[in-house]
Amino acid sequence: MGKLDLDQILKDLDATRALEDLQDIITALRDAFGVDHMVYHWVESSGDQYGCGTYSPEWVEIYKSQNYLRTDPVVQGCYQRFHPVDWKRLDWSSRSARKMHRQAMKYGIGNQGFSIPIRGPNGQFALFTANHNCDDDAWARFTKAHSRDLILIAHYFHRKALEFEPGRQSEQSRALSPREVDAMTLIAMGYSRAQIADSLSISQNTLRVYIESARFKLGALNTTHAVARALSRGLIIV
Amino acid sequence: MGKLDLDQILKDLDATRALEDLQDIITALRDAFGVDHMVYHWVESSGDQYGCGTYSPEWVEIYKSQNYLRTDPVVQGCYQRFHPVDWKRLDWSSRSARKMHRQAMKYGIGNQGFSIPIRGPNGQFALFTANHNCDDDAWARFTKAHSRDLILIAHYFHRKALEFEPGRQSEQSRALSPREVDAMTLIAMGYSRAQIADSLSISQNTLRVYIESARFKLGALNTTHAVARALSRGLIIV
DNA sequence: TTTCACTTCCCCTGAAATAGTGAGGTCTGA
DNA sequence: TCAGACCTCACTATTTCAGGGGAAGTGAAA
Repeated sequence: MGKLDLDQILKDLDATRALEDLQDIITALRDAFGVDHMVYHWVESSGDQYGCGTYSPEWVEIYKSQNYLRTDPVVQGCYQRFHPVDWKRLDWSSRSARKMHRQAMKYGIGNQGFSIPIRGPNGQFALFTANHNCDDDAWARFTKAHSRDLILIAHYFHRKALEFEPGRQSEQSRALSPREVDAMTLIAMGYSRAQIADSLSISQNTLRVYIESARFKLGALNTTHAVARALSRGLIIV
Repeated sequence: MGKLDLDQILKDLDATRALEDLQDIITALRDAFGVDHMVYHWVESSGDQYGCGTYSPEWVEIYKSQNYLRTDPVVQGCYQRFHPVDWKRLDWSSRSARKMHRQAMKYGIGNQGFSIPIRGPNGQFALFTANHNCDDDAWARFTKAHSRDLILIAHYFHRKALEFEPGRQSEQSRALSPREVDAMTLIAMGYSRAQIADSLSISQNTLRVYIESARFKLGALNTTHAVARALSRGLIIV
């Protein structure tokens, strides 16, 4: 493992001007950190994904086609946590998780992993992962030595991905009005229309108008969809 | 400005064992960075807020009582951005924003600010801000020199605040079965029961059983509530 | 082997959500 | 000052959902 120059890495990232270049950057990062794999993976609503990294194309294809995103303990675990996660600390006990893990090993994925959850506006969620094949002690030393660098790199990496994805940003919807936020929040908390109207001291008719205008603003097909969108875009917090 | 020891700062943060100690830490951070103010501010859904920092208690009181949270360009701006924000880049044109700014100056808030948005699971949103009174050049030098350190410190600071927040972590529920995940995901995507039943190739009756068992597992009051819980617990991704 | 979770299906009724339209008022920014 | 966004309420009609039952086959785990 060569000497790491964090400044240079972040400077290179900053200077990147095209989405395609991120693939070269991440390959260089893998080499700089001396690990088997390094992957950036942006998980988007509606199953859309952007990723780049050094996993073999075959494995990426399988991951997608098997819809492993839904059961991957790394994704699940990082989605619920704030700080980086060592794969060992995740729950691999479910059948589907073990099956995926076995299959991954066949495609050259190492037994050790360290993933950094990244969150942006409107519920953006991405993962930055270092993967390697080594024993626990060596991996503990690696993560201890580099977790801070990796957090920063993940941060800058996502910033760049954000920059290159104009379409994603445009998905942001108009902000909800205060009353709409109230209504959607209470719906998400499980209250019935009657309870909410009562609690907001408005009629159920009025309440319905808020819900419908929120649904319209969010481009949602129905109320539940609107709640889901408002939640994942961070417009309401339950 | 004394020599900054990032390692020591993060180690101290890591070693913190009580919420109250964060106030001392942030005061020490202000001194270490040699700025006028440093503030951490966790914005919660129901208007609940936790904050600590070196702003004068009077200003904090006014900020809360005037409900400036809703109009503060710093909050608004950071909520829509991913990378740290220099206050100069924000839109201070609205009357309420200028009024707030004038008032803030009277309470010792400096003209320069640098705020880092922090996001956690469940739409958590917090701000970490450095504030100072100086000219633009000096501030540009400061942010250039310290933005990376501040990002990391903000990250570790929020992690600690998270740790001390009792409500969140304790909410754990049984995992959903694959079929339940399918059903809940499709509901969250806005499809109707008929479409979902069709798409999963099951009867609507069967679909309903999945929804109800998911609702039961999540301890939800109704379907929308169940979707909201599944989303905020990261059990489904839409 | 037996229990347990998961999957699949069926009946029913009353409650809730959706859709369309109209019509006042306030408040704020250009 | 004036348009536009927001908040408030009303009417009626149709469609969909929720919640209450019950039943039965599979596969895995204890």
